[in-house]
Amino acid sequence: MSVHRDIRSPSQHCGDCPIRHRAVCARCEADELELLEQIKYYRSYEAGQTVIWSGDKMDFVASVVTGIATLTQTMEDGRRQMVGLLLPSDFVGRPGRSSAAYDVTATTDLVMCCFRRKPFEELMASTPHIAQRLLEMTLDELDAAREWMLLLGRKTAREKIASLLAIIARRDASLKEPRAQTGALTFDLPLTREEMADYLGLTLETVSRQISALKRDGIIQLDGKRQVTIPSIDRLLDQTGDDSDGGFLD
Amino acid sequence: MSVHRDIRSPSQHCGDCPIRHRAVCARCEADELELLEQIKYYRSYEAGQTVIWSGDKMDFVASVVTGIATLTQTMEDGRRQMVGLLLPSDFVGRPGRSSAAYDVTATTDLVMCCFRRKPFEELMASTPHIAQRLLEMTLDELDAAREWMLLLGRKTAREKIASLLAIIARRDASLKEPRAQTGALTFDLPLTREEMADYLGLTLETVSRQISALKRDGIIQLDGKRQVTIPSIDRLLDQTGDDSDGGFLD
DNA sequence: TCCTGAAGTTGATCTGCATCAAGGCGGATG
DNA sequence: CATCCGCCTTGATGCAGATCAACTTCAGGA
Repeated sequence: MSVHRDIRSPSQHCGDCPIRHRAVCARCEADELELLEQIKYYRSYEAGQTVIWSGDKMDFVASVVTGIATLTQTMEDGRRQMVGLLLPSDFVGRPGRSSAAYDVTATTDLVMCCFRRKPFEELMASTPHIAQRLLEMTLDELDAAREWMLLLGRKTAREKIASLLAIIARRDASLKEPRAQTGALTFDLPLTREEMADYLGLTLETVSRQISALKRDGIIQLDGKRQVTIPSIDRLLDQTGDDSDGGFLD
Repeated sequence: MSVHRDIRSPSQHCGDCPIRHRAVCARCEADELELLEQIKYYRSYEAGQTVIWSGDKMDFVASVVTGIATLTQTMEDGRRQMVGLLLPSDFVGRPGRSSAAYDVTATTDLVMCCFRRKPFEELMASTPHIAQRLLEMTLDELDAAREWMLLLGRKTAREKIASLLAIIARRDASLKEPRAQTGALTFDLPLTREEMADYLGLTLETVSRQISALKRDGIIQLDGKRQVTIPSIDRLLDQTGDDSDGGFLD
């Protein structure tokens, strides 16, 4: 089992916890919120820590509060494929299954809002729109996974990198600037070159080369290794191979 | 819109329809079943017909009764990636979304049990375990999609082919022979070489070559182009790159 | 201050799969 | 029966990305 510390903090109420808004109780009544309050607790992890190993017993479900975590699968000989990126408000774990299917790792410092599985399942049984909300989120994840399948199966290295940068940029834009972005966009890469490679089905050398190429071609600018500026989002999207009408900020 | 014919047949009751068992109403009360009966109808398609195009309005959700359908995504320049294979009892469509995200194509003759979306959503709102059942199924699909991401991102062509054959063999075995398989296993490939290629992120030539290679190495036998015999399932699984303890018949 | 190690870059070379091309096979159709 | 066409196989060649290797950058620690 991974090391972690619990920070059950009654003072830190669900107002800080995105599960309220996205995962569970968008339409909850006050007494249902109360039930959620009673079974929830927080866990925090340091960057690089493993939250849970594939196959471990997982007696909770959780929602990311702050930080970034990854889901990865590993083959016996060490080949790794990232199968999901967990951002604040994303949900981990599945009701009805007690063991984890993937390695979950904190790539940055991470705080999660956890619910013990048993009481959560009971709450779900008695509160219909929790299951509906989870269904909606899971369908979104399934769509994202299928888009990723297209990327992994059919896109070139350059298209893969451009797609990843576009995804990170889109998320970052919607977090920081609710209004439409017109000019340049600057953000920090939350992943190492190797993590990007594991996400994209490439090697870290190819990732590095393609980033250099995009920089050489003026599609992106780099400040240090991690800080990226995108002068024109349209020019970046042209490199992704996706339909032009991609709905960048919808 | 694709051509189809409706076969609203009051005589053909839900007993023939896998949605009863897997998708919707495993624990339904009689009156809920009655509601489902009222809003359901059947559609059938011929092999090769497109059920729905990506972006089309989709005013129903459905469950496959017999036959096989595929979900594919296509890039502007024609690169294609299959993102799902729909077998009997699998579910298509998502409550809360009115347009299709993928092309759905019948690869064999196909019968689907459809429910108009609006009444289905109303039923879902009033019947909690329908949402729970759908959630469970969607989580299974998500797991399958993530396993496929590992295949697409990290497996070699030979491993991809072996994995696909293993998946088809497993499904076929569980349909035909509930008891454990000990000896050889024979089945027909439901996909053309090109469809396999689109599923695996390869070209049809590579698919053909790798199948020939597996045959040459005695992992499989071929009778004609489509009929496959697997003398030893373990020897096939050795070629997939997956953990040995894969739980072939669980 | 230097040392150390993790992260990243870049070059040279190799190779697995794509691409291009030429048939083969089997079933439908006149 | 011949012909045609979709599906498949096999060979020759090319290239994108993997692999192997050397070097740079930078942050942290003694």
